[in-house]
Parts: sequence; C-alpha cells; structure tokens
Amino acid sequence: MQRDGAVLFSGWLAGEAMDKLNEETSRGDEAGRPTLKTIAFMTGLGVTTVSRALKDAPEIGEETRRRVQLVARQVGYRPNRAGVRLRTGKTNVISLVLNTDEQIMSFVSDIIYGVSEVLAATPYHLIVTPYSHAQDPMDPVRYVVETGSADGIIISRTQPDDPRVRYMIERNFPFATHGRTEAGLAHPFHDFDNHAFAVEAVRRLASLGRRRLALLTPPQGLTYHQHTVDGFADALSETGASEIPFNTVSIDHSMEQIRARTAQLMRRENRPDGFISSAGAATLALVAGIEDVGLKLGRDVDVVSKQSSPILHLFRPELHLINEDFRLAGRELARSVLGWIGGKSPQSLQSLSVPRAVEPAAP
Amino acid sequence: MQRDGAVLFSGWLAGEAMDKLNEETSRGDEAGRPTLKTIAFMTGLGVTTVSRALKDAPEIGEETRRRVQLVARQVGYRPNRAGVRLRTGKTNVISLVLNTDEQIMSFVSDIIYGVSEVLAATPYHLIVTPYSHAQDPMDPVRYVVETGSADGIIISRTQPDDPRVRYMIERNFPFATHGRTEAGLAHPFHDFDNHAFAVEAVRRLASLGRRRLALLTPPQGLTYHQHTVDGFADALSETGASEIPFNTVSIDHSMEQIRARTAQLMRRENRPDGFISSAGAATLALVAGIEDVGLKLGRDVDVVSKQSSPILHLFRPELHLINEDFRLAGRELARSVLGWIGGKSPQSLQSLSVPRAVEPAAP
DNA sequence: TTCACTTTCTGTAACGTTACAGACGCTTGC
DNA sequence: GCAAGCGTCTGTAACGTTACAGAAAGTGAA
Repeated sequence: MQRDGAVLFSGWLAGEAMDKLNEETSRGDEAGRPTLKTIAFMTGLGVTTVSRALKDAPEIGEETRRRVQLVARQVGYRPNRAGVRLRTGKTNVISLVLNTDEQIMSFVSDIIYGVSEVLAATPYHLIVTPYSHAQDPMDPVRYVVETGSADGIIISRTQPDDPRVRYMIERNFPFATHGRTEAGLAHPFHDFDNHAFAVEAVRRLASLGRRRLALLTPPQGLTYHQHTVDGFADALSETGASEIPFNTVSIDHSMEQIRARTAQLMRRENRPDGFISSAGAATLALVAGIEDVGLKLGRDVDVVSKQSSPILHLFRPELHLINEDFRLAGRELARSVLGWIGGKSPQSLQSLSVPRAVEPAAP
Repeated sequence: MQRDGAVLFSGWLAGEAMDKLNEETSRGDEAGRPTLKTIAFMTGLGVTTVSRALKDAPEIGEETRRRVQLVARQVGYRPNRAGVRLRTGKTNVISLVLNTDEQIMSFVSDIIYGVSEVLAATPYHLIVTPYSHAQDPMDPVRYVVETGSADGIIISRTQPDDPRVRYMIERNFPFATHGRTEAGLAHPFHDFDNHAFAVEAVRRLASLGRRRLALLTPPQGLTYHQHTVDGFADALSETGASEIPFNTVSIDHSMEQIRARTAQLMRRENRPDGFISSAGAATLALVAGIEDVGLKLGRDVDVVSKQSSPILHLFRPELHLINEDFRLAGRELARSVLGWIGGKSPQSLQSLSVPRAVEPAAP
C-alpha cells in the first residue's frame, strides 16, 4: 500500500485520483485548499501521521516523511491558521502598537518595513494596533493580551516605569520595547543611544565655538527624554558650555508652536548660539523660527539635529545631522520578540544603536 | 430555572457558582477567557441559544436575549476569532498591501492611520502585507487570496490594466484600490484627482507668467501617471504654455538622481521657468537641483508641488503647494472594502478627492 | 379532542489542527 | 518461548464556533 502510494504520486496526480479524493472526502464543491486530510488520503496515511511528518517529528519513518513532504509541496499545502490557532492557541501574529499622533516623519513606515523584513522569513503576520492620544496607552496592550490576538507585542514611546511593561511581564506575555525602561525589569528592547547623541551634538557645537546651547527635547515622560537631557548635561560640563533653557516645547508639539517659541527665544538678549533638535520634522520648524527673526544658520547659530530620513541636508546644508535608523529598529525589535517567544532569555535580546553623523553630499 | 438564573446573575457571580462552573466545564485551571459554553452554563441555556442570542437572531425570546447579553457583558465575553474563522471562514481581517520602496513620505503612516480609524469601530484587524521591488506585486495578493488570510484587500500603485484587480475580480475577492483602473472593470477605489492637480498647477504657473513648464511625473505605468500627464497637456493647450520634456526621472527615483537631472536640465539654454512636482519628497531634491546651478525660486523659476505633510512651506515659502490627504484616502479605502464585503455594489464605493491649494502660513 | 403550526429552545456535527493514548509488528534478552 | 521494548503508525477527542435538523411547549382552528 505504501509503495503503491509512492509510485502513484511520484509523477503527478491523475484526474481520476482527484475525483476519488473529492468523493472520499465528501466534498462536492470545487477543489478548495488542501488540508491534512487531503494529504492523508493521497498518501494513504492517517492525518496524525501527516501532521507529524510535516513538522519532522521523530517517530516518523524516513521514507514516510519524505513522501508526505513531497506530496504536501506538490499540492501547495499551507496549514490553516485558524485550525492551528484554535487547537494550540498560537496565533502566529505580532502586534505593533502605534500612537496615531506620532510626529516623527517616517517612524511608522520605517519601523513597519523593518519588522516586516524579519517576519517575511517566518509564518508570522504583522498586525497594526493603533491608539490615539485620547486613549490610555494601556488599552491596545490590554486588548491584545486579553483576547490573545497576537503571540507578541512591540511598543514604542517607552517610559522609565512603563505600566504596559509591568502588565505584560506580570501576564508573562512576550514583547519588545522601542526604548528602555528603568524599573529593574528585564525585557527585550531596542534603543537608540540618545545620551551619546546629545553628547556628540554638544561636542560638535562646542568645536564650532558655540557656548550657549538650547535643547529641543523629546516628549516629557518618555525614557529617552531623560537620556537626552542627561547626555546634554554631561557634555555641557565636559565642554564648559552653558544651557539656555528651552522647556516650553518638545518635539511632540506642533510645527507652529515650535516655530513661534523658537522665534520668541531668539529675540531675547541672551539667546542661544547653538541648538540640538531631537527630531527631523521639528528641526524644520526650529530653523524657520530662527530665520523668522533674521538670524542665519552657520553664522549666528548652529543646529545639530537627528534625522530619520535623508532630507534635512536638502533643506539647509548648514545643518549638522545624526541619523537614527528606524528600519533597523524595526528589524531588531522583531528579532527580539521572536526570540523571546522562542524561549531565549530577555537579557540576550537587548540592543543599542550607536549614533552616526552624516556629512552633506556634494552637489 | 430560567428565572432562577435571572435572579442569580442579576447581582453578580458568587464564588461557589464560579467553582461549580469550573467543575462543570471540567477546567481545573484558572478562569481563562469566557466562551459560549461559559455563558451557556451560567444562564442554563444551550450554547446554540447563546450564540444566537448574542447575534440577535429572530428565533430567540426577548427576555432570553437580554439575559444572555447581560451576562456576556458582565463576564466580558469576546468571541474567539479562531473559532469563528474556522467555522465560517470569516477572518475579520483587512490586508493592506504595501510596496516597501514607496518614496512618498507619510504615505504609509497616514494611510494606515486612516484605515485604522475606520476599522476601530468594527471587529476588523489590520494586517500589513509588504512586498519589495524585487517581487512580483501579484505575490502578496495571491498569497492573501489563496490562503484566505483576510476578508478584503487594499492595494495601491494601481495600473490602468492591473493584473491584481483582474485576479481578485475573477476570484470574487473584495478589495479596494488606491487609484483607478481603466480596463472597464467595476470595483471600489479612492483616488486623488491628479488631472485636476496638474491643471491647477499649470494655471498657477501661467498666471505667474511662466511659459516653459516641466513636469516631474509619477512612476511610469501607474494610472495616475497618465492622469497627471493628461491634465498637464490639457492645461498647456488651454494656457498656451509649452512643455520642456523632463522624462528621465520620476518621483520614484532617488533624491540624488532627481537632483542631478534637474540641475542638468537647468543648465540647458531652453530651460523651464516652471516646474510641477508630483510628490513632496521629490520636490526637495528638485529645488536642490535648481539651486545647485545658482537659480532662485520665485525669481528664475516657480515650482508647484503636491505635498502630503505640511512641511514644504517651511522648506521654501516660495513653493506653491497642493495637499493630498492620505489619511482621508485610508478612511475612504477602508469604508470601500468594508462596503463591498457588506454586499454593497462596487459602483457605489468609488470616490475622488479634489485638490486643494495651500497658502503659506504667516510667520 | 385532535391536528397543524408557531415560538423557542436544544444536540450533533463539522471547520483543520494537534495531544494523547494506544496498536501493531518486530527485535531483543533471558 | 515469552515478555519487554522499540519504531511506526492510528483513531479519538478537543479547541470555540455556527449550520442544521429537530424537539418541546404553547396556540388556534376544526
């Protein structure tokens, strides 16, 4: 019987055999997707055997395994996700939780593409779970965990003592954060070294002779706000430069607000001669504010900015830029969640990305 | 019995009752999510009745329906997606198919947020299915349709005779396209009126006295490329302006290429005195190319550009801008697929977005 | 009283998968 | 010669849901 099967299917499936199958499996309708039952019938084996053969279980004979896998490939078998999910609870889904008010241009697209790149080689699908500023950031996380609609979660806008992180750890739910926490909880993360960014930026400005520096910070409350501020402070004392406070806006504010506040600041007597901006989009507004009062980049003031897409040098060649690669972040975050799901230790799934300065392209 | 149930659960669930349930449903483990079985036990009804009561089927008594729905709400019942999907084939998922080489900034994020906004009020999840330039655009579509991993698909970069559209129509698979087709197939779409955009743009340039106009087009082969080119041609003859060919690059090319080609063009004798750019990011490069040869915006040349995020006026106030709202597109596209899934006619699910000029904000 | 019909509810089976507890035939050791 | 063990394979049950066929009780007409 088994040998017959091997002979029968080594070429390919005759029309009669297909009809027989449809009868046998009592499906009058047109073919439909092949299931384990289809393959079981074709090989003359039981569904259990087929199931095991396809996942290389040890108790299956070498020849049987090969035969089953051959047939499966030929008929284009794909496991039914709903079947697997219902039986095992495994969803093969990663949820990316995003804030719909995110200001940083290209953050969303790049991180999605990064995550996708990694997931493409796996059976995982990517589902996007958005929330707005009107909602508790906990909502989407709670939803996914409670309904079990994903096997892992990626979050951003991480806080030093992030309630979402506590929640997921308590429930033993795999996740990775974009940004670090500081509550002594071990979990996978990927972060950009914003401390190093700020230090680099201050040094650059200092080397240009700038002494009165202002910092356009990340949003209050997020971990990387503190990292940035700390790096700024450390480098100030290292270089002996001084800070001109600029706390009325952050990169989360609207372009109009940033522009207006910058102009206001630049009209003061003791105005800064150097700026550090934590986001590319914000820098556009910042520069507009500087120029609104008639000051000139590179002459009256220098600006160092982070950017996540390579457009700022087209805007003003005088800008000093440091790249943050969100696509890389997406890849790392995806690898991290998958790693945790796969049983690796959280500590081994943490990574930090080092700032890299960009030189202007020759025209 | 029914009345007992009503009384028992009108307050809330006593500890003993809960134990009883766990015994009865033979689950020793901690609670777990409530299922139909849970509610069936609690109300003393059959699972079938509960299932029907929750979806307001007509053959359920008024009181029973209310009782079931009350209990369901109380225990926080959520239908198990895998169960529904396995039984009915309905996934409650919409797949957004995206090209990972998309140049247009904010396209991805805005369209995702738009789609999400609409899906948020439904049981649908959004899954992102990306493909790279290395792949056949058909791949992701085929994958989703063949594996039945979504109930509907949203695609972009639509072509006049798009094979994906043919494929999905043949298979009777609900979808919506960002952009129109021209093969006489009726299907839901949302599109920006690029013909009108080009006409508006030419008129604007003509009104500024510009007579030799160049067009930076959308990618060849996409429907809106032709729409744009047609609008451009129509308005040229209307205004009597002439075209300076600029066909060596499109908005899909890299910034470097656009910049270089623009500079090259501007060094010619018969250089354009007006540009129309079909994308915001490309405009940055275009303007850089213009300025590379020492020409000045507003004096030597005027540029009209589409933009999808409000940053170009910060870049150069002299730019003439027309907004394209991708978040709106996302909303419309989501509404369209859902409508088709819900049985509405494809013809009734088509919409066109009208260009709107942007005036510079006062500093 | 009986029959037909309606209203409201119920049990069974099935979707595709995997865990589990065997079953079968062969070898091996005593 | 027999029990134990091994290597392969199998059937049954279950995950949570809904379609379907039907049952029980009540209503009304004859």
